[in-house]
Amino acid sequence: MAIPVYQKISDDIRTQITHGFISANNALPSENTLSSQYNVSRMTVRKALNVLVNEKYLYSVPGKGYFAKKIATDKYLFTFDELEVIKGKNKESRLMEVDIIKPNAELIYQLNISPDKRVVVIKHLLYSNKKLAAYDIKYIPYFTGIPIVEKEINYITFPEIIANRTSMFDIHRKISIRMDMPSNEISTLLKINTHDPVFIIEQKILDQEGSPIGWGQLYCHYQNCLIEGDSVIGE
Amino acid sequence: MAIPVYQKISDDIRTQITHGFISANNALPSENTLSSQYNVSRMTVRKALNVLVNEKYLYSVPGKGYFAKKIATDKYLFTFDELEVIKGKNKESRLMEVDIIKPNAELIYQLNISPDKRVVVIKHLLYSNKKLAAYDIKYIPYFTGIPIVEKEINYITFPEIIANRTSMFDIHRKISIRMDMPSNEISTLLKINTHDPVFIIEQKILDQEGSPIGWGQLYCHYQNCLIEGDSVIGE
DNA sequence: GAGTGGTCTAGACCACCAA
DNA sequence: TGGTGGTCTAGACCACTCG
Repeated sequence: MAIPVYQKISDDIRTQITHGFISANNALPSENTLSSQYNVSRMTVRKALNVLVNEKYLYSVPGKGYFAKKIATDKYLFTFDELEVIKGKNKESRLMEVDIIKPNAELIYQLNISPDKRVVVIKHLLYSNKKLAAYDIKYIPYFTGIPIVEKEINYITFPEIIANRTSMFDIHRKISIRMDMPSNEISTLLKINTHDPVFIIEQKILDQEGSPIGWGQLYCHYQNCLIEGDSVIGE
Repeated sequence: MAIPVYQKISDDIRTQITHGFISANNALPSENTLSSQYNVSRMTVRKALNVLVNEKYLYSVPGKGYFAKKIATDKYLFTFDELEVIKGKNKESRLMEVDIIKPNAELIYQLNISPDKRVVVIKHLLYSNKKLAAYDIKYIPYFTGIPIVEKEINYITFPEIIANRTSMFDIHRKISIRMDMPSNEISTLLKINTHDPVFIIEQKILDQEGSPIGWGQLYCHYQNCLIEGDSVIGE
């Protein structure tokens, strides 16, 4: 047989769930019952059930049994970085400015730092087909002793910039998408009208303890931005 | 011990990966080597490795070994439905109109149907704190014989509407977010200015074969919409 | 106390890969 | 050919749940 036994079993049970024969939060037969039904060892049944647990179709409760999950219909997976949100081909980023500044109230709040701490500002302009498309600004708390290397500031995405400060596995990123009219500064930079709306994609980078280690916004003229995602089976 | 052996092993290996001791695409010691090192059975090692495979830290190649994955830094999970994207509390949707229409060229293309087929149109107005916030329009191919039940048209989210036509597990949804100036129709409906931009959240529902079974847009005044997501460890 | 899932073992056979 | 991961078995002990 090409298809392993445990996969046949998990396919079978998955079908029963998707076709409604096992409804949400109802118990499945026990592992021992299933191993008799399918004439396989208990470990094989466990392997099959484990597949479905990983696929979020089932959850198990020790001492009770396995239950079908009510599926979430509102989960989407988006893949994007600073350059990906811009429409068009031949996208590139150009470093505009790097500076070390005293934080204002907003920065003190967002990065949760003391007012006497300094903050590194990295500004990029993003181009699509040689045309200006977006403006990106990032703030990172400045730690004396950790030099700002050229490698960091030339990168455009946050994980790359922060990579040599902490492990990429240890960070968490929160992202929000909204829309607004540009400030005078933004409209001047992007060479657009003050009543031309801009996409604002805001990112906050948190370390393992949930403390902010980066904050930034991408401003993009409304016609230059498109964001796409796909549904996934949820938690 | 409270912590099972396999979890200690997977924690150990995960730490080695996140701290860079095992770099991307490098092979791990074999299962047999690990079972000697940790003094456990091969099945326990496999359990530990399986955890990390499910967490996307590792992948395995039959006949070769286990390898650390290069992590993706650009994956985000978004949770939202038609009501969730609107800012504010006390959100509700009100059915505005249901109709069966002849499809125009756009609909024929988007739903991939023949021009003589009919299409069900469902229009909703969405309110936040009793104030009009968004306009939602959905198109579903009309199948004679399948009645449009009241249950369907009163729901606001696509999965709910389509639920009794097909299993929710069998559908896939593609979503795109963009921004534009409203048409006259949209600006009139939302009672906004024609030069006030709107968020457009477009959804396409596909069945298992990838054929469209639903298409819709949500139009939301730019100040009423906020979309948030969190990073996830990618594929 | 009987049944449940959670963990762990020791062994077996297979297909695949590389030298 | 020897090592790798992939599958599967039969049995064991545990903690948990529920009547």
